[in-house]
Amino acid sequence: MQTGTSVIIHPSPIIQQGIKSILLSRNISITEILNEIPEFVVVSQWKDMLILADKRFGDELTKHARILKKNGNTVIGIFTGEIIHAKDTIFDDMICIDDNMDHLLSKINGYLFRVTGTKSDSQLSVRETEILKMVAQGFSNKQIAVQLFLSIHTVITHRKNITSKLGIKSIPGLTLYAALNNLVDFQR
Amino acid sequence: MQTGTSVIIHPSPIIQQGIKSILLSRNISITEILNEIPEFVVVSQWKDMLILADKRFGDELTKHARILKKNGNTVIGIFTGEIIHAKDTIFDDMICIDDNMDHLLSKINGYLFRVTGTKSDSQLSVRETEILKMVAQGFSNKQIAVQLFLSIHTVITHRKNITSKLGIKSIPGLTLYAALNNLVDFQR
DNA sequence: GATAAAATACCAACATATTGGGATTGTCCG
DNA sequence: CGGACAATCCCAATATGTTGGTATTTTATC
Repeated sequence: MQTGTSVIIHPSPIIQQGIKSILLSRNISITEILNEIPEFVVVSQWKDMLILADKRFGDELTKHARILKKNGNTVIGIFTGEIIHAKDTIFDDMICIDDNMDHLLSKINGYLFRVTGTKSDSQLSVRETEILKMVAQGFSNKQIAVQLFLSIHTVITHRKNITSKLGIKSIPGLTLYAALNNLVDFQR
Repeated sequence: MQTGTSVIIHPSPIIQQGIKSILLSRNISITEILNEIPEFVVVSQWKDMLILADKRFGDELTKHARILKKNGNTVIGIFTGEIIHAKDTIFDDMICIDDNMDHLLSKINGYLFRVTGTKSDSQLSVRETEILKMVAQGFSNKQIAVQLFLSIHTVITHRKNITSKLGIKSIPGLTLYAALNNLVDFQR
């Protein structure tokens, strides 16, 4: 399920939460959310991570450049406000607050491509995802079968595979998983 | 349970998600998330709302100043970057990206103070809320009964009342309702 | 062409949820 | 006092989900 892990370093709680939510929607887990650059001991433990840090920490981060590179991390700088692209060699890439979703996701996918070698996809098949979506929308197995022109047995089989793949047994659990992964509309 | 409703108007998905998450943590539901100021018809329907809008929409918002005031809305401007506090009369208050959580919450609490006197609280009783929470966490009626030292019949009765009060019949629907209303932990 | 995975379908037994009743006890408030 | 409501409990019938099997066909990949 997990395709990558990340660390967010930014003093603003709005940015922290905003980035967190976008990463989770792409199935990237968040290891730490920090307000500042931590000590070397902590930094040196990050491996193959996506590190999103406030651009203003550029200098401080540069001190850890060697270990970050060595451990295969991807470091992305976050701009707020003025778009002055100073050449910080520490950042592999940059995102700006005003970037639209497509732009943000393309940067994130760049990271995923580096870590996984493939596009970020869940372990669920297309059909399974389709059925999970409908489960989270409250449809019964019978209703799903009718709507997808399947036998109810097939739906049940798919659901068995979904629960065993995800390790989530309850319907509420599947629902929250679907909501977290943007399979169902969560707004209102 | 609901203490307030809000609208977020900002082009940046990071800001959108960040503010959303902070509002939900304060039990304020989000009616709409918009990239731009919508048409008058839409704006005129907002009542007793917390409206968080990009400061750059100040001028456009001013056009709707009369109806917004009349309907008892609270309008908060969002600064990104440069802290140039131009005097936009439309904004009742301002928040800045770099504000810490305490600062943000104090602004939000200001709004809550204004509305909670007029708003009616949740239609669910304490016991019903407690049970809804457990349903959304995936507990069966039997498990809930054991944990709360109740008969399973009582749990079923409560659930009947919950579904009839909320008008939500499916477990996934109840789960999403609970997640939206911060009864269950939604992030990870 | 063999192998793996996905998608499809079925059965039986058991577990849980839903629905539509009915009923008692307390508390708060007009 | 009486009404409204919250909280508790019970039953029976039906619907739906879960579990643990087996099995065929198609599609993709090496």
